[in-house]
This record gives sequence, structure tokens and C-alpha cells, in this order.
Amino acid sequence: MATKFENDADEKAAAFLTDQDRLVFLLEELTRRLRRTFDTSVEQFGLTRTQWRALAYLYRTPGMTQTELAGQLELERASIGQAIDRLEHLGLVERRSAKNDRRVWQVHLQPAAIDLLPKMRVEADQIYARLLEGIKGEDLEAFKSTLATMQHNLGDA
Amino acid sequence: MATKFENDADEKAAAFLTDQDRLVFLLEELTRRLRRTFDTSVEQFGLTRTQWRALAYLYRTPGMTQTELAGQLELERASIGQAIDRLEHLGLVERRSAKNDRRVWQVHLQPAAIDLLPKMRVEADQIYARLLEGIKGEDLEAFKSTLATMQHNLGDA
DNA sequence: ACTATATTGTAAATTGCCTTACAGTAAATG
DNA sequence: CATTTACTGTAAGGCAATTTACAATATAGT
Repeated sequence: MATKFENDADEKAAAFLTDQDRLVFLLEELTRRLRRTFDTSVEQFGLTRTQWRALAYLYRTPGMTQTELAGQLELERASIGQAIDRLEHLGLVERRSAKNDRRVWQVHLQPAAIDLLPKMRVEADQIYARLLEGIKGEDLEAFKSTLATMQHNLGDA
Repeated sequence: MATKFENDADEKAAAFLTDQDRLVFLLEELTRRLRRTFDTSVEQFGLTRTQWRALAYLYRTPGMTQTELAGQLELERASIGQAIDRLEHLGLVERRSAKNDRRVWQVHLQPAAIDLLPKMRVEADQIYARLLEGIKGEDLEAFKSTLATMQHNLGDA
């Protein structure tokens, strides 16, 4: 056989991917590993990935509406409604109706979620320590800057 | 009211997040936007995200086993089996039994998938052009390097 | 005001992925 | 060899997220 490939299709395929594809794959794989690592860490608290991600965004921005959460978490509005249902039953969040718009719920953390916070803080910091090991401060700043540019470039045009 | 927050829980929550949290959120949001942009682009080909991701990995590495694909795509082996079922029925991939291990299927692209390839190439390149606009070559190289370090750091310890 | 259009969240049915358990095969151990 | 242990893929049932359709409310256009 003339090549290491078994047929034409395989040969064309292997030549197909570019450096840019590989960059995107690498990004995907890194965030996948991050999500998995966090999943393992929050299992002990009885939270699913969607639940802790929702809490994390609510830690950052209290009072988000369900539609805003859906956009941030890459879920549909209907799915977020269900997730908030569960978090509400767990006593971790509370829906409050907005004053100026009676269609929307603003989602706020409950004290029980705040109690969970320091424990999640410890887990997260341990993960970050691993993630950033051996990376110089200036390199990390440059990384963030490039990342921000990429995100801006992809803004909803 | 003394602060802009409505209660103590909100105030504590807003102070909770660190720069490192924000870095991870930014990473998640970028890859989310990337996935959504690709999703929109491949809708015309009738492929779901899982299907085109599987094809992309098979473009890179023909003959991957289902277990290998599961690891790369962050899916379970059972799920990959179903996805490959669908891709096989679409005539895009083919299962071949491995010579040395009768337990495994090696998954290979079919000519139909190769026909799809140039069209996906065009879509992907357009997205990359947007993504990388205004980023200098050396900055991109540094970015990749830091990314690789992070991925290595998070390797399955 | 009145109407048309858009937005927010919900309900029901569907789809996709996961979990668990298992059969078939391979590799390791005695 | 024989037996045990590990690995690969499949089947069945359950759960989470989506799709579609809708009610309630808000906004824009006339």
C-alpha cells in the first residue's frame, strides 16, 4: 500500500484540519475538562452542573431574569424555568416578580445558597491552583486580553 | 437603603467572584458562542452539534473507536453508539471491525462525508476570520501556548 | 385609544444523553 | 491452560433539555 491510509477518504480527511480547527478543539477540550473537574467537586453538595452554573451566575449578577440566565448558560428559557424550579424547591434561590414588568421573574439567592458559597470557594480555588500552575502573571494577562478580543469579535453580529 | 443591594444575600454574592472565576466564565462564554455559531452554520447540512463534532474528530483521526470518540466528545460510550448509528444511517460513516480486537468498531468516514467537507471548510474559515480579527500572530501563538499549558495542568490527575 | 408585534415564562410532547446492567472478547494471573 | 479481571459496545429505562404552542404582558405604530 502506497500510504498509511486504508482508502482515499481517510487520506483526504486527515489532511483536512487546520491549525485553527485545532485551536478550537483545544478550547473545547479545556472547558470540557474544567466542567468535568467542577462536576466532580460539586457532587458532594448534591448539585448538577446546570444547577451550580446557574448559582455561579447568580452569585455574579443577583436578580437576573430567566431569559438572561438562559442566554448565559446556553439553555432555552423553558429549561431554565425547570432548573429554577428545582433550585427553588431546594431553597437555594427565590423568584421575585419585577416591579416594572409583571411578565418577568428576577431570581435571587437565598441564605442557604450563601452558606454553600465558602465550600464551593475552596473547591474552585483548588482547581484554579492546578489550572494556572507554571503560568506567569504577564502571560495570564495577555491570555485574558486575547480571550476578550475573541469574545468581542464573535459578539452577536 | 444604604447599598444598591436589596438584602444581605445579594451583597455577599456580588462580592464573591474572583478574577479567576471571571476567566473561567469568559472561557465558557467564548466556547458557547463558538458552538452556537457553528450550530447555525451546519443547520443547512442537517447535522446536529454532536454529529458534526464527531465528524470533525473523525476528519482528524480516522478509525477512532467509539470509546475514544466518547472521551474526546465528552459523551458516554452508549451515547456515542447512538450517534454513530445515526451517522451510519445517513451514510456519512462506516463501522469496520478491528483486525486485532473483535470487541471494537473502528469508525471511518464515507465518501458522502468527504463531499460535505469542503462546504464545512468554507463555513469554518468564515467563522475563524471573524474570531481572530485584529489578533497579532505572536499573540495568538502565546495564547495557544498558555492554553496548552492549562490543558496539560488539568490532565486526568 | 386601538391594533399589531414582540417579549417573558409555562405546559406538553419529543429527543438525546446518561445510568445501570449485561454479553462478548481480551488480557492478566495463577 | 484455566480462571479472573478489564475493556468495548449494546439494550432498557430514566432524566434533562428541547421544540412547539400558548397565555400574559409590554411596546410600537397608527
